[in-house]
Amino acid sequence: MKAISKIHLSDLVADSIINFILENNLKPGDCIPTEKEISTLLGIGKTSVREGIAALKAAGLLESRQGGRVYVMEINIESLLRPKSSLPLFQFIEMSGREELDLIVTRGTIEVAAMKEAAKHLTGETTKSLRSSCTQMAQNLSDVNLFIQYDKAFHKEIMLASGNFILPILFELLSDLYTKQFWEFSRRSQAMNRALDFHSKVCAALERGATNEAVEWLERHLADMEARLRGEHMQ
Amino acid sequence: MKAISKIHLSDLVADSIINFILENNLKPGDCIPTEKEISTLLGIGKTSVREGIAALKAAGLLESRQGGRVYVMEINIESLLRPKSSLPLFQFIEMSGREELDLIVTRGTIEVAAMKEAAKHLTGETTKSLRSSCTQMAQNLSDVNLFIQYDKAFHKEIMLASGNFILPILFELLSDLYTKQFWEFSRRSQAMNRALDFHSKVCAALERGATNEAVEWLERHLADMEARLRGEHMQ
DNA sequence: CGTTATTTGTCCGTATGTATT
DNA sequence: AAATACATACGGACAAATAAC
Repeated sequence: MKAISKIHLSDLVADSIINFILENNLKPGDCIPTEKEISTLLGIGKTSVREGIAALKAAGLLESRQGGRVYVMEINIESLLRPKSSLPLFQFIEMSGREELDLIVTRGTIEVAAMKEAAKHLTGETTKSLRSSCTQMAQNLSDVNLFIQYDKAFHKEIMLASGNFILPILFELLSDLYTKQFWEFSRRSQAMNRALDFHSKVCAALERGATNEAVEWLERHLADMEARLRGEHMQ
Repeated sequence: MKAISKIHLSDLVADSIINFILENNLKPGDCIPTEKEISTLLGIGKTSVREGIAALKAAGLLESRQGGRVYVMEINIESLLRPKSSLPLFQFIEMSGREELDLIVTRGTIEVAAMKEAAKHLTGETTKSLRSSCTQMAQNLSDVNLFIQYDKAFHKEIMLASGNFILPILFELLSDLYTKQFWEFSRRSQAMNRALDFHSKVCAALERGATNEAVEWLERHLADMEARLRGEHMQ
């Protein structure tokens, strides 16, 4: 008989502040009452107030400047979706074979859609940027970390070139998982060389203006990783 | 001349705890040292320790019980992607016409991919569950909140039926935005009736075993919303 | 089963530094 | 230049819940 989850004062503070902002129609740039005011108003200690404010700062709704006040920030889709922690928690994750497959399949779906959209309004700068990342990958075949970094830049560029503002956000959300996955993938024989080859094909196609072909090579790149994962998974 | 970002003691605490867990190979369920032990061990005050722990609790790596200890929790992909605060922040969001379009386009990409996958291994239970949601929608045309709730259940069911464990997570991530968007969309003339019609068509097709047709109707449903948004956007 | 010790949760006072007003 | 307000940090006191005996 204790289904009631303990209510923390800091949560009440966070709710109160949200309600205060809504009721008083505060806009981004406005500031909320001082710590002491909130503390006396709600009749609780300043520690709890600070913790409640900290939660809202972590969520992106508030921002405080030392010596200044606590200001209301604009909440946009990116700040809503993006995890603020930046803690390296992905190292605690262990993906099953099935999860690895689902991840690469989902990645393929999203990324191919982005590439098709990007192909419709491709600029020379995007092509150049992609080629640059590709060159860097070729020069860093011996440094897996750097290789992955430029690989990530390559794929991020495609997501940005789609013109859809949500796709890069999803890519960033999943990118730590991609990195972890590719890191393990890179141990396989010739995995990096194969990846590099596909990237080069995409670049070459774009430079010839053959956008459809570029989409195909990207599809093959991700399908290739999927197939190799599936092969191991089946064994 | 102050590019150096200030180092917070609480960040050091968080890093130290992460390292402690990795070095001592702590597993979910194990507990970390007490506040006092960490405090004396690192030679810093209790406040900083508590803040560092609070950050890791917010991220989902730790959990604490009053009177008990601070325990290590399991980090899986879902908790990594969705540590999010559970605060109702979406009510602060105002989407531009362009953002609404990008959102529905992205949703279409993901959801149609899920539907195609789901169609490959569809069960009678899924079909029944979808029909049930559809019936509930029809009975709640006058209650927008309930209508949206069952609409969400319908689409969630499709994501789950895909068998891909990542797609429902992405759907949940974006679902507050979908809800907000559909809420505004519901004001349009006949918007809810149109949506209901498409859902019925999907169900009917599935009940006839015509999975390809079901995929088509889902595509048309999302494309219809996109087209109507695009129409307003152009005006 | 009850008592006690331990640990976290909450509250509060204090102090120093920093940036704004 | 001074006052204000927040950031950071320390630590004591008590309450509440758990764990150990």
